Amino acid sequence: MIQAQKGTKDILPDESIRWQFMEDTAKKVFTLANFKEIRTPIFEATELFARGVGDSTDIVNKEMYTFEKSERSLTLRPENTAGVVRAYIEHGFSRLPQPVKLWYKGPMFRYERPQAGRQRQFHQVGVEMFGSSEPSADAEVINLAVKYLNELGLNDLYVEINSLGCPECRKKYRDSIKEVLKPYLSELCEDCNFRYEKNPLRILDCKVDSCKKIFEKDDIQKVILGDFICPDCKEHFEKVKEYLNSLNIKFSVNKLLVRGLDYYNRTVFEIKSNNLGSQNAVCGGGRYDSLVETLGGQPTPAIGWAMGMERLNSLISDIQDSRLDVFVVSENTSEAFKVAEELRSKGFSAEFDYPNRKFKKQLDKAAKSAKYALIIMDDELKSNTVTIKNLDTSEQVNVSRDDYLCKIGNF
RNA sequence: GCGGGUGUCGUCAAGUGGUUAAGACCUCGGAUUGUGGUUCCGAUAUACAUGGGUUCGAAUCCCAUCAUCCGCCCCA
Repeated sequence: MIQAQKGTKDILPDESIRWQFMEDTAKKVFTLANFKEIRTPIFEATELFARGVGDSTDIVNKEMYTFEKSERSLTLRPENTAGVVRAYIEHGFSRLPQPVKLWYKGPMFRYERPQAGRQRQFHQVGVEMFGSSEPSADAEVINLAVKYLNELGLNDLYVEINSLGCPECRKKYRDSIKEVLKPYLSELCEDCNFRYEKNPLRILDCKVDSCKKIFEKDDIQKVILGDFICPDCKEHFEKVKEYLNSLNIKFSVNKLLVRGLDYYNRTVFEIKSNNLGSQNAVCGGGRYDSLVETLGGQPTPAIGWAMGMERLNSLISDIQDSRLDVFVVSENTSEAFKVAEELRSKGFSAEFDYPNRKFKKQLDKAAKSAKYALIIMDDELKSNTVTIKNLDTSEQVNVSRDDYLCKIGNF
């Protein structure tokens, strides 16, 4: 028996309703803010991710699905920002009126150990905005994430933001962190020692108790809470916060929020939930002002985010009534077929009993699958009427064959 | 890559060494040739993850493998 591969899943009909809801809502919310959909390929040149995502990241180092074909190294996309940037450059979008505002959805691939909220093939929906370095652009993009989540009916979430500053201020901050932690290195856990070399900023959100305790020391706290970002970056960050406040978006500043991808600068943010297990971030993003240039384009400021749709899906409560509108109950198959088609042409979902079983079986099936039963048996056929039965209330009415379509909507 | 839990019909789930492996749901049929979801009866299924081992005898004990779930790392 061949099974779906580890870390992959079938989205079955019952669940696909929720996926359609997520996708429809995305399209609606983003279109209102004049973001346009872009669809880029599932695989790209490996080099795009190596350069774009950053070769110090785990994603590039150990999680990519890479394969060779005709002497080219190709990789299944582990995220979509690099691909969208590639398309922006390739199609000369810098000559379009700026900013260029794009959104996407689709599968991503990372070779990781699956666990709650993490799969090897997973789906992201995201937005990217190119060509504006204004703080209002940051706020717009964050606002869009919050709007989308609200539209999905998710309120039990919190927004965290931080500013990493520009490369210069970040380096300063990094160096001071390294300096103050140096004496404690032998007391910190193995992972922290590894991070010390690779990504010192990440040390601070270590979950090991003994490490946390060390971070509470005064000299370390002073560095953590200290202000290392330059005046320009600081002003930018202050304005972003002002806009968010005036939009009534609740957020908290988390100085330990760092994000793992190499390309971020200035504003970074995450939206988290307490109902997700240990993978609690549902949305992550930030500003990446140097990425377009890194990938060979003109210097172009940009900001964006991505959400994990599997994580969203696990938060969305059961929403809609997925039942069929009408089940046509009749022992005359061709009449049932005809009526079902009439209903469909008016926008009602409709079905009839293919095996043409007896009345009771058909009504039974109707009750299990539909909101209304439309009964057309011998009596109805003789009198040129139909009987509409509301399967929730058991009420039914007999109406003329000619105008049942008007009746069924408001019965 | 590292650590822990779990694998019995499509789903849930009894069974902890003894010969036909319960039950429920789902599906289908009948009781009931026009009123269901909440009656009664019945039918269907290559279900003990796989491969070894221990034993007179293994779903049950041991080992390995695989799958899955949860956590670490990292990320959405």
